Amino acid sequence: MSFVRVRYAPSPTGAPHIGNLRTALFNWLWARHNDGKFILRVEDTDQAREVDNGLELIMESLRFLGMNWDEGPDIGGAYGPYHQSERLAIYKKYADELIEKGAAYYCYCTPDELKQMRQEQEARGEPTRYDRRCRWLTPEQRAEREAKGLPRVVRLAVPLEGSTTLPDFIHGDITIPNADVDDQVLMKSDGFPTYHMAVVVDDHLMEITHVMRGDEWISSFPKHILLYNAFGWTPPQFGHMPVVLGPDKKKLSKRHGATSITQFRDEGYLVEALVNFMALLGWAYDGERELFSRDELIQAFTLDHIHSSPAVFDRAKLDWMNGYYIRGLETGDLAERLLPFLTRAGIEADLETVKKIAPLVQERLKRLDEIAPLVDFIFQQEIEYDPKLLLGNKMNAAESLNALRNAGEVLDNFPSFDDEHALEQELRAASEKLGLKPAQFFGILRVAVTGKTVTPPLVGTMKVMGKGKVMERVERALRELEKMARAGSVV
RNA sequence: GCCGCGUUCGUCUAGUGGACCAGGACGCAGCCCUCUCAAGGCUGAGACCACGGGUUCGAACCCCGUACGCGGCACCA
Repeated sequence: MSFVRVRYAPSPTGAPHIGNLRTALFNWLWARHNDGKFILRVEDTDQAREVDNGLELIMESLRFLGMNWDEGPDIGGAYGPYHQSERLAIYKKYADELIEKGAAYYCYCTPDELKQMRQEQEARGEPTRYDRRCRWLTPEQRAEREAKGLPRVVRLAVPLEGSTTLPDFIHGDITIPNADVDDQVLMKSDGFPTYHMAVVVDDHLMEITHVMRGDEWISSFPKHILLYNAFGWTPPQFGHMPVVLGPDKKKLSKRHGATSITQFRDEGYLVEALVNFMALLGWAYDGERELFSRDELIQAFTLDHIHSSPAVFDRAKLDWMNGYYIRGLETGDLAERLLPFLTRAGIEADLETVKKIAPLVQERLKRLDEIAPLVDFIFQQEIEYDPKLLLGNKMNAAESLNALRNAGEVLDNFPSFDDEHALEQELRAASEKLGLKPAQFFGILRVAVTGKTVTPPLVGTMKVMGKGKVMERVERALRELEKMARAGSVV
């Protein structure tokens, strides 16, 4: 089996979103599946669009998702440097080679001229393309321009006839007439390469075997293949992956809310879920199985199951999957992951307590950030609630009061709440004796103790809270009910 | 405008000429379980495979056209 070298080559223009990282993930999975290398390369050839901490944001995202790279700008490697901005001399050398071969030429057209040319083409309803006026310059004309020291760019001399077929393992072969391909700028006048020049040179020099990138590149794909041809190089295998769409079927963007992976992390999504979910965005195993651990993904991932059609990002399914992974966590692990979310919500919780709470909430959470509203009452000194909630289902104040008194007595008879099981038995017995449904009886006690109608299992929760705090709250609820009962009897 | 890519339940998808009156998952509805909420179990609704023509004994799968969606058309990546 031949060695696999793949790369993720972002430009540092901001935090990568799910779409970008999905592309990175597929490359990473393919590298790991084949025991190959995953390379991080920075495409920083456009100084204008660059963001200060762009690279840092990218590396943070990759690290969070557990996609480690074998070569990259921070760790180096045998094929460096990994910043394109540090490879300028290399691109220059290869551009010169192309010029010598006659596969590229210097163009002296100014941006204004080009703009005007395009406007005229548009007015005539023609496709907008460079008209190649500099391609046909005589040696004398060329020398004249050089003597003037005019700024120049290097353009690819695209064959005038014939066609180019683009091998793509996702879409299948695509064939394009060369007449439709523009004489692409390879080197800008500032000495920087364009993306097209840089990717081809770097992918070749770095011995990249497979290029998986976004669909938006397919229209410039011919230029890349033509470049490989011009150099006489064998191109790597290409696969253009479909874009990821938002719920409105538009390309995923800031408008769709959390787009950077770190935002998902802050909302309480687990890496495990995120990785699994992203893998399914444009890839499927067999249509049946969709839950995969990282190792299982590496094992199962193959190129032939990547799709060619775009996928809509479905938040509901991510939530479900996240819940699935939360349920699968060790409770100690869950507690540790939960703690920061409690702290951030202003709740002073300690790990020990959270460890006791974890099993109670584990199967109720879809996201870690749901923890605070679920258990805040445990940590609060005073709880606020509408006393009317203390009324049991289909019960009046007097009946509810009586039920809670009974519950209070049962509770008070226990020196501590450590024996959860016994506590529950006694409470049930009391409920039955009163002829109440457990739902009614526990419902009243629930509101008394927690101030909420929806909580984790009550008895287990009371055990965590401890007798003192529970009894205080029961006392207070009793007073509320007494008040209501008196008012009721007067009326 | 030109060039290209795409089109199977609301969503993600299985499917590569007969095993498909199209299977799974999320979501949705109902039931069971149940101290609330979840989780879990079961059941159900939901796709004339974008549309129209071919090819074939036979098409979701092959060919052609149309519609719609998306992408590109930069000295951006």
